[in-house]
Amino acid sequence: MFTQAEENYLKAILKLSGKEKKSVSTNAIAEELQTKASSVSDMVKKLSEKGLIHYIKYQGVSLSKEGHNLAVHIVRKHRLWEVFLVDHLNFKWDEVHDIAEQLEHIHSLELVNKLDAFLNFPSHDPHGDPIPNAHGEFPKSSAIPLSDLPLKSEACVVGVEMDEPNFLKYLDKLHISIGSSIRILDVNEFDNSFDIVIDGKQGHISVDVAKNILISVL
Amino acid sequence: MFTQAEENYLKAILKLSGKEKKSVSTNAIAEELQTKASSVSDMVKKLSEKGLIHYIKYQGVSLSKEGHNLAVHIVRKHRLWEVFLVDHLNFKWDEVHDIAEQLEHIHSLELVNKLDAFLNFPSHDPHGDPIPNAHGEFPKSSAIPLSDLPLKSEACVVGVEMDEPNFLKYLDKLHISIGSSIRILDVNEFDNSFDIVIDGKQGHISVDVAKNILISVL
DNA sequence: ATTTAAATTTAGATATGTCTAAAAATTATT
DNA sequence: AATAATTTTTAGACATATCTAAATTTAAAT
Repeated sequence: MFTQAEENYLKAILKLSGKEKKSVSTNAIAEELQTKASSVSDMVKKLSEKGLIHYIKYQGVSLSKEGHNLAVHIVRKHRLWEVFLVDHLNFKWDEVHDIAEQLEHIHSLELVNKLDAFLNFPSHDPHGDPIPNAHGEFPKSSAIPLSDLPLKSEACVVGVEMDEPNFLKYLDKLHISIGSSIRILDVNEFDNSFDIVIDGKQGHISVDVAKNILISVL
Repeated sequence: MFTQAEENYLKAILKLSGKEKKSVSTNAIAEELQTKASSVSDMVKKLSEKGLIHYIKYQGVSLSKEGHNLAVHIVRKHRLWEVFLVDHLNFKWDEVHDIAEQLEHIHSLELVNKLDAFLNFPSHDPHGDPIPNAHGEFPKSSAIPLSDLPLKSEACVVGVEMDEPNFLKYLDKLHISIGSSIRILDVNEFDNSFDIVIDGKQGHISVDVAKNILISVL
């Protein structure tokens, strides 16, 4: 069994190493977990001794097979709980992150799988993030950032890249939610901002917002 | 915010002090939490400094108002989660204790209250234990141990005093569950065992079992 | 290729929660 | 009431996870 701290490190390393599974620096982990590089240095040594990560001093870390599986399992739990909180307990999508951060550390394989079944094996969480199945496989997706959508093309909002409550609440205010139809009318050279149409209504957003909205071209 | 260890101590003290709110000894807490008296001694000092318990050296401890409220809240969470696990995730009543022990430490008042609403404000958990409401009030009950039921009186099983999986599975085997109708045919002087009728079928149980079954006289 | 700057690791400290062994206080026994 | 037995507390140690400050290694810049 692993501690919450260990699990949080694994999750952070998974997130930072990305699809390319690139090696992750001590500083990057420290930044992600809002802690000090020295603390990270201590912890990666422990995780390495436990065989959860590969670690060469001064060279950064990467997840081992076992560490990767564990990290994916924690992500699975986090996202399943988010579905439960939004779909069954009527939380809003900007309210669930902190609670799911706690729930993801509950240890019971049976619980996760029964929860998954109860929720009808959802493929995505309330923010559109893919939920790995019991075998750790992610549903594949063709999502791209809204900022990469060609002008005039019709697309559908399928997720967000960020789950900060302030960002999510801002999207609510703009009436942008998962499932919204979206189109880019124009890109303004001056500040790279976008004139858009959401569900038929016109709007305006910054690049930073556009980069964090994931869409699927129709 | 309190640590899981602190919360577990408060819960143990609540359980041991009983309705009469009697003072609890260091040794009793150590026994309940399967730890050493010296560890308890250390911890009660901390809980006392935080104002959660009243503590006079060598005299045992009792919960303060705040400590009592917190302990009741943890019991509330534990029992609500048990209802969720049994009623919605199809766990059996002997499987939920350890998972609820983890879930009870999730911190979010909103979560507890939304869960309560989702479950339709249940008054009792799957073992028949009363669930305090959002104000910390327990539903009152007239439950007594089966061992105190007068001969021949018709009664209804409303709960159990113990949630060890082995005990619960034994009750399953005897076809004794919450809601079963029950009657004592005879008490055997030799070993104080009971001849009983459960839902019309005859059976035989030891005193220890009878003491741990709670019934309500019809 | 040195020097400078940045990133990383180590050394030593702190807080939590636990333990063993020994000391102190309380309770029970004769 | 004095002694024995039990309970409880203290002292000192250990493991986890964190921190600051200093030392070391790597990367960047002149």
